[in-house]
Amino acid sequence: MASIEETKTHNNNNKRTTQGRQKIEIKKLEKKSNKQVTFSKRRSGLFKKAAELSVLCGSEVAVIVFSPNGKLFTFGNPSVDDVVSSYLNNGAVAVPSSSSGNGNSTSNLVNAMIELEEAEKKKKQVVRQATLGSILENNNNINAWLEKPVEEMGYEECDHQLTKLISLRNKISEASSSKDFDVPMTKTTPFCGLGLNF
Amino acid sequence: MASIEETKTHNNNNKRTTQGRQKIEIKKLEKKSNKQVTFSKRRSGLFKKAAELSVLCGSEVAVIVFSPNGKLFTFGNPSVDDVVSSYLNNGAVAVPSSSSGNGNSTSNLVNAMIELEEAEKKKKQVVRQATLGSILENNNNINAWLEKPVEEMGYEECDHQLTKLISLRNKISEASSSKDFDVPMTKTTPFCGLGLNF
DNA sequence: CTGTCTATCGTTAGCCG
DNA sequence: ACGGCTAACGATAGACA
Repeated sequence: MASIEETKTHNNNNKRTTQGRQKIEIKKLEKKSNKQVTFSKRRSGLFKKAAELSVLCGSEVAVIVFSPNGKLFTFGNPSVDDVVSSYLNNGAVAVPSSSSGNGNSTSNLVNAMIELEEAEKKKKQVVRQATLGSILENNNNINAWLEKPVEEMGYEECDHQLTKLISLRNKISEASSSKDFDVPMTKTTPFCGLGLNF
Repeated sequence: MASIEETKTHNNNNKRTTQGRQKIEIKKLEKKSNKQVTFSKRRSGLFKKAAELSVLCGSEVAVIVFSPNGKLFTFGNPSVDDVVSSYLNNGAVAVPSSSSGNGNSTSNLVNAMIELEEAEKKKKQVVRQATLGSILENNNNINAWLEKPVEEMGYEECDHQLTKLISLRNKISEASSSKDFDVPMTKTTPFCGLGLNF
């Protein structure tokens, strides 16, 4: 440590001190080291922005990022799984509920609009369900979990496996609520290690 | 830059100068109108940041946001469902694969570390699976989809339903790939309507 | 990889139309 | 609600440790 008075960066001879932030083009970074550093910084920035949004507006936010090396990073408020669950359930229509009054009391136009709206919801629901089914089907963990393809199960074994799953879920729910993958938002600890304190 | 007053907005007699951006505290906004505007602006900013990150670093990114009014907004590259699927499958251990060489060639310490690593992976996997199971179980759409509780199905009906699900999934996959919920990233169209062009 | 520093760039709070 | 504006604020590229 030499003279601390020099608030400027070490201007050894006469050369450039930090030229500050430079404008960059938004295109794939080629230099690997640079890409890694940029990823780290911008991921932090993104998570901070997400945290601020969720706090300011009291809205649920989840961010899922895979690094260039394939490592998983997440941010979620209240938790990634909660938000993802809400996302997967979005557009849900609990019961057909096609009852209710006939179309007399309202105009055909209004009814048409309502039907259109519900059709779109239904479409969303179907796509969501298909996605969920795809996830389920493509996840060979489920097969391992069930220890046997569903096709080979009769009623009793199916029932047995389901009971096992439910009890497993209940057992795990505590561990799950300990948020191994998400940093919980508290008022007493730094938020996500990003220097945000609430 | 000498004449300050000239570059400003009309401010001579009337005090008209917008005081520009003010510092705000990151806490829940109370004013409802203000909250809505802030949500809109910051959501756009967040999505733009996410897009930039995914382009610069070539990494998969998904952002899921629910507005204060409960409306769903998403951003995803390549798509929200792809990233969510990867997220749900993360930590997967396809096969026990406990074969390969015996533990002789490596030290006990290394073996212990490997075992620890695999145990942690396994834990992650179990939590993920439990989460997925919870989603599945809590989603009454699945029940409606299956038209009958799994417990009441024998092998044949189970098989029939599964076949139905698979064919439905295949049918829907095209519609799903049309990205009804995500704005696709192309080089010819404005990105997410955020003024980003690649 | 994580943090620090600085000059500069990009975002946005508050207002208005 | 939506878009435009401006100045202040916050994020960050590049270099270094």
